[in-house]
Amino acid sequence: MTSIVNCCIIEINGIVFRKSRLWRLERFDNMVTIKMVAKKAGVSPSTVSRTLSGKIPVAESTREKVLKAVKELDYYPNTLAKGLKEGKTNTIALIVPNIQNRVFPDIAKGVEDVARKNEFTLILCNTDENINVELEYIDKLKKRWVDGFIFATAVPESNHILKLKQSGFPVVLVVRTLGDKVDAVAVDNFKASFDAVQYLIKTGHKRIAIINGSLDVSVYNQRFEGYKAALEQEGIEFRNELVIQGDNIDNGLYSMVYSMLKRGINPDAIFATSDPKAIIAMKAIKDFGLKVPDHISVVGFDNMDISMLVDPPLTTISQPLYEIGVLAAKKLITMIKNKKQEEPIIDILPTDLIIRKSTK
Amino acid sequence: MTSIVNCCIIEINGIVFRKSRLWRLERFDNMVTIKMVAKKAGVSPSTVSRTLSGKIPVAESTREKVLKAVKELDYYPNTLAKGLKEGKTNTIALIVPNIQNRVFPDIAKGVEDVARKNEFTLILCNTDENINVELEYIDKLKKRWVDGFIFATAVPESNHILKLKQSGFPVVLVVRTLGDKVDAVAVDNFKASFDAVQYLIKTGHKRIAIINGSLDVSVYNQRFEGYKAALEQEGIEFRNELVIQGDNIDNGLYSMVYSMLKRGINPDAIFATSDPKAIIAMKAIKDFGLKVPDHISVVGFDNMDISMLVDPPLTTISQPLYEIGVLAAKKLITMIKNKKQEEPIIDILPTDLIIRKSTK
DNA sequence: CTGAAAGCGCTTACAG
DNA sequence: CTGAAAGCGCTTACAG
Repeated sequence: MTSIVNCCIIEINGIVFRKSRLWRLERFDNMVTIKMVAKKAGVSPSTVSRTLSGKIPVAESTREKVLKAVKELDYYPNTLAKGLKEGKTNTIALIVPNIQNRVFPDIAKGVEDVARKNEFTLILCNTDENINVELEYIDKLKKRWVDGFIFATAVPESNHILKLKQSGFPVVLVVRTLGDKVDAVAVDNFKASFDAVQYLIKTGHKRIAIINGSLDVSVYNQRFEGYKAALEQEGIEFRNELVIQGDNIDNGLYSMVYSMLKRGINPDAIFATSDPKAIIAMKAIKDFGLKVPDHISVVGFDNMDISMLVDPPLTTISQPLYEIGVLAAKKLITMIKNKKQEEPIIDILPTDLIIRKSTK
Repeated sequence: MTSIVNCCIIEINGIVFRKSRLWRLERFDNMVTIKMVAKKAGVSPSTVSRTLSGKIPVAESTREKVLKAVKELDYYPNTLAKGLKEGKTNTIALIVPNIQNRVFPDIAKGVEDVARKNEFTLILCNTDENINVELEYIDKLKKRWVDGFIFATAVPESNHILKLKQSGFPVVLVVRTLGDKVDAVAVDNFKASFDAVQYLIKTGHKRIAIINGSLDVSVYNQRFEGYKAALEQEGIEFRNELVIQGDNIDNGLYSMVYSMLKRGINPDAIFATSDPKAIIAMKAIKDFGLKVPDHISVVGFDNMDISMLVDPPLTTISQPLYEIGVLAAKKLITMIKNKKQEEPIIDILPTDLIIRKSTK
C-alpha cells in the first residue's frame, strides 16, 4: 500500500481518483488513464481497452458507455505503455547524411507521406556525414524500440547496418545499395551517367569534362564509372585532366573550373554530378568569358527546382526522389508488419535526362 | 504463474533465463533486460539500475561486476519502459509546413544539433500546410508523450497551439509569433522588408513592384506591411498595379510578371518576398528583353545558397535560419527541464540585406 | 460478453 | 550499500 503522504487526490468531472504521485512529473499527474475511463463508465479497464481496440466484441450498450466516458474525459491511450506491452511502437527512423542537401527533403517527404497514411511516426536523423553520429543514433533508436530503419547515408564501411539487420531490425536503404544483402531502393547511377555522357557525345562533344564528388560515396563512384564507360564505348579516350573533384557547394570548385579553362584544357562539355556543381561551373564559364552552351555545354544531375530557372536552363538528370521515399517506406512497413525477414529485393527506379538549353 | 506452454527458455552466454512469451513479437524475445544483467552480475535489478544511472552510490566492486555483465550481454535499457516510469521521453517534435521549402531544413538542422547535444530525439512532422494534418500530429504526439513542440507552421487560426500549451506542453514557435502568449523565435519581417524597400528608394528606384505570398501567412503579411510603410515614409504612393500575388514556385508567377511588363506597368524594381520568386521574376524580365539590374532591379528574400550563383547574383535578405533553430531548441529544452511555465519570451533575431548585382 | 490477474522493463521509496 | 516491492499505463490469456 502506498502511504497517504505519497498519494494525491484528483477530481475530474466530479469523479474522484487517487493517484500515487511518488516522483513523477507534475505535468503528467493530470493525465487521463484507462482506469479513470473505466471508473467513469462503470466497467473494467479491460473492457475499455477492448472497446477502443475494436478487435474483441463488446456489448453495444457497454460500448456506448465507454465511448461517452472517453469523450468526456478526453482520453487518449499512452503510446509508451502500449508500445511496452505490444513490443512495437509504429515508429520508423530515416537517417540522412544532410537534410540541407536538396535531395533528402524530397525523399523525406515521400517517406513521411506513406508513414502517416499507415499511422507510423517518422523520426528524422541527420548524421552530418559523420559515422559516429550515425552509430550514436542507431544506438539510441534501438533502445527506443523503433520498428525499422531507412538509411540514406552513404559511407562505404557499413557493418553497423548489416549488424542492425541481423539483430532483427527491418532495414531499407535508399539512394544507395549494399550488395544484395539489404533491401534497397535506388536509381541506376551508372546508366543515368552513361546516358547523359553518351548524349553529349552523340551531339558532337568530344572533350567532356566531369565534375565529380567524393569517390567514397557510392553514387559518385557509379556516376564516374558510367562516364568512363560511355567514353570507352564511343571510342573517346579518358583523360585525367578533364576530371575535377569538387565537394558540392564549395568555393574551391569555382576556381577549379576557372583555372581549368585558364590552363587551356578547353573542354567542349562539362558533366556535373549534381546541379549545384553544374551551376557553379556555368558561372565560372561565363566569368571566364565563354558562353553556355555555345562554347561549352553543361549537364547537371538531380533536376532541382532551381535548375529550370537558371540562365540558360540546365540540362540535367531527374531522379524520382519522392517516389524513392514512398517505395522505401512501403517496403519497410510491409517488412515490419510481416515480422519476418525475406530475401532482400533491390528496386531500381528509372531516371530521365531532361534536355534544356545548357547543351547544344 | 505462467504455464509452461507460454514460456520459453533463453540461454545467453551460458546463463539460462525463463521468459514469458505470450503474445509478444518474436523479435523482442531476444532483447536483453535488466533482469538478465542482474542475474549474470549476481545482483538485483535495482542495483543494475543504480549503477547505470549513476545517481545513487554503488560499491566499486559491485559496479565493476555490473558493467562487465552489461558489456558482455550488450545491454541497453528500454527507453519505453524508462519513459513510462519517469513520465518523460527526451523527445521533441518539430512541425513544419513543408520540408521541401528551403527555409525549413536549415531550421531543422539547428534544432537537431541542439537536440542531439542534449540527448533529445527529434521527431519531424510535415503538415503540407494542412491544418488537419497538423491536428492529427498533435493528437498522435500527445499520446506518445513527446516532451515539447516547436511549430514552424503559419496558419492564422491557432487555438490548437494555445490549447496544447495550456494543457501543460512546452511550446516554442519559430519564424512566426502568436501575440505574446507563446514563446517564439523569429525575425522582424516588417523591418527586413522595410529596409530592403528603403534601400531601393534611396538608390533611386521609384516604381517598386512587390511579389508577395499569401497574406494569410503571417510572414508575408508583415513583409507586405513593411513594403507599404517604406513607400509611405519616403513619400511614394502605393499602387495596387505594382502588387503581384504569387504562390512560391508556381508557373503562374512567371506569366504574371511577364504580363505586367507587357501591359506597360514598367516597374524599375521588384521586391520579391522569397528567392525563388525573385529568380522567376528575373527570368521573366530577361525573356521579355529587359536587363537586370539595368532596367529593373530585383531583390529576393532568404539568401538561399543558390542566390549567389544565379546571373546576376541576387541581392537578398538573409535570415539566420540555423540560429533560429538552435535558439528555439535551447529554449524548449530549458522549458522542459524547468518543468514550469514562465512568462513567454519572444526573441527577434536580426536580418541582413545582402547586396549583390541584381540591384543598381 | 466481462473482470481480475499477470506482465511488458524499468526506477525509486522503503526497509534493512 | 543493497534487495524486495510497488507501480508507470496498457493489453490479452484465463476463467467465468
